[in-house]
Amino acid sequence: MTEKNVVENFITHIIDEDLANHKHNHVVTRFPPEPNGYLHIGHAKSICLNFGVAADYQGTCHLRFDDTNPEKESREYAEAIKQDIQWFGFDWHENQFHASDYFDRLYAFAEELIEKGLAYVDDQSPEEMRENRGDFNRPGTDSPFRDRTVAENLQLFRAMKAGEYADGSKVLRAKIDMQSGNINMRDPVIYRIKRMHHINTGDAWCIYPMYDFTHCISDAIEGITHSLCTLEFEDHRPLYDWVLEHIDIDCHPQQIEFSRLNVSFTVTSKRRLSQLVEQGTVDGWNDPRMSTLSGLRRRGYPPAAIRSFIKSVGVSKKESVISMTVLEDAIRNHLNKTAPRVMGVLRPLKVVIENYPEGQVEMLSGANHPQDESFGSREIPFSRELYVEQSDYQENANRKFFRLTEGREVRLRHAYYITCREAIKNEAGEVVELRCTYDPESRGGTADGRKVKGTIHWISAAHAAPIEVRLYDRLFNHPKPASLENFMDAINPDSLEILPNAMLEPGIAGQDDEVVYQFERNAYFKRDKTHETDKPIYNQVVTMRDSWAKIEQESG
RNA sequence: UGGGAUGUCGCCAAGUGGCUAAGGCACCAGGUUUUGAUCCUGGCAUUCGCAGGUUCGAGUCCUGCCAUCCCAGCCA
Repeated sequence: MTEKNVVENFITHIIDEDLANHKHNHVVTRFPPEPNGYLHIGHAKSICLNFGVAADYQGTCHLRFDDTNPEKESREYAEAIKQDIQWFGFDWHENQFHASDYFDRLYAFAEELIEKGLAYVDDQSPEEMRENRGDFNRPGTDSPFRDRTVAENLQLFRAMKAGEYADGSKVLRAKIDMQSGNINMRDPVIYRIKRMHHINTGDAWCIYPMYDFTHCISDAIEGITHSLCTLEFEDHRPLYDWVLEHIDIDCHPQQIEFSRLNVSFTVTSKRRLSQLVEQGTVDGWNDPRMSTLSGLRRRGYPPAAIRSFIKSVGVSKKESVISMTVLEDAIRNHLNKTAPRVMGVLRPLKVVIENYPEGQVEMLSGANHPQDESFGSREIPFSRELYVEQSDYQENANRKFFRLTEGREVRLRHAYYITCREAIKNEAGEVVELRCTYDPESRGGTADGRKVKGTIHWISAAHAAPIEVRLYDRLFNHPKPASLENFMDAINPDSLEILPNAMLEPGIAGQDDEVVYQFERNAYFKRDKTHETDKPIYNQVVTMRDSWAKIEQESG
């Protein structure tokens, strides 16, 4: 019994019932992106749900591009979407479709509605239509063209298709109910004239079907059993059902709505995301601070960790904002088990071991994972001159500071005990070097009887590999940036910090670019090859939990 | 003075009339530890938006109210 992709929720309950009642004997879902933008963490939920549910029930999940508006769509987006889905860990196999694959059938269904007297060509201008649609408190009024004959409508619609009318001069509308409380039912437009090159059908069409007409029919054509979408389409369900009830098709999928995923301190609307890119606030759609899948990928978030995050937040109809800490917890949880440990110094401070022989180098063994021997171990060079982290020295340290200060002994990870003897300052009064002594009996990090509270990381100066490290913090300093008048006001000016002089122990940089490493006591990092530089660049994936930060804060 | 939906711990979320209202995140208190990491232990809703009602028994059923969200594209 393999583990489920999706935890039980109200949708799986519906599916369970449908299967038990023999309404269906299999499950077919679909993920229907419009190729007009990049996928983001919100889409990840839909992907996990649709593909996950299908997998859990031994069903299939189609990838269907909802490409009914050539004005906004491009092949580049479609390709990027496919790449993101694959990276994310899902496979549509041979089931890749386009709504545009069905343009001929969609057109035929439209004629069928006309023939049944259930659709008509309307010559009103967009302004007139808006006026006659009414509003929440005012019912709509019938179009003066509503009662055209079937023959006339058919002739007009065919002429529309033939390109005899100007863009926007006519539309085809479903004849439903201009009095309906549900505005979607007030004779919705189902076809519009738009002379535009389509990514799939080229210039074959000058009329394109609208979402509400296309989506339900596409679902039915593909034999979708459960059509899962987000809450804002709840009002469209009556129209979804109306279309399928009034055309000759033997499949009627059930539309089920769930709430979309929101993560605190992030933004996911296409409009806002592109504003960040266009204004140069970020490095591009795949900036490691972006909530796009390509951003998360470049940041180093493992797909499996994101999937586990999605799984942990569940599926419901309640609008919610999930705390970013839940996402980070999922990332850490995954990385703690999978990331090899290495030592990297972000802000180097030179240390000289006065009683260590000059010119001597010895190799010390360090385990690659403290809890998992299968990771093996590596040899780390040790010598007289080292680098440690600047923050591991404090001039006036209190008792709770278990690291370097004059006279205090600490353990160098995997190496020796050293005692800080003196701090050397430059003219500006900054500490630039520590003079220490070591205990030759403490090789490997243990010495008889003596306990040392602190263990710090280090790198042999002569062997250190120079790297650039990029530290990331949340892009916004407001939990719900989208709720603000101007979300750009909430931009965190310190979301990126570049550390140009970081050091990494030898043998790591450039060895394997796809591995996420834990720089012990610092954070998780992954190589970023997006930009060529003289030094390898490492992106901080996620920090480790830091209870010291709390202690430090409390003790002032 | 329209239609649709949602309200269970700071954030998610189980619960489908009957033992003491799951679990995760966050938070708090301890323990282990050659990462102040991990791991482990304990704590954390007398109460389920509010008010009535039905019932031997209600978060679960009924009524009313309140709050929040979505809808007036020839976008999806």
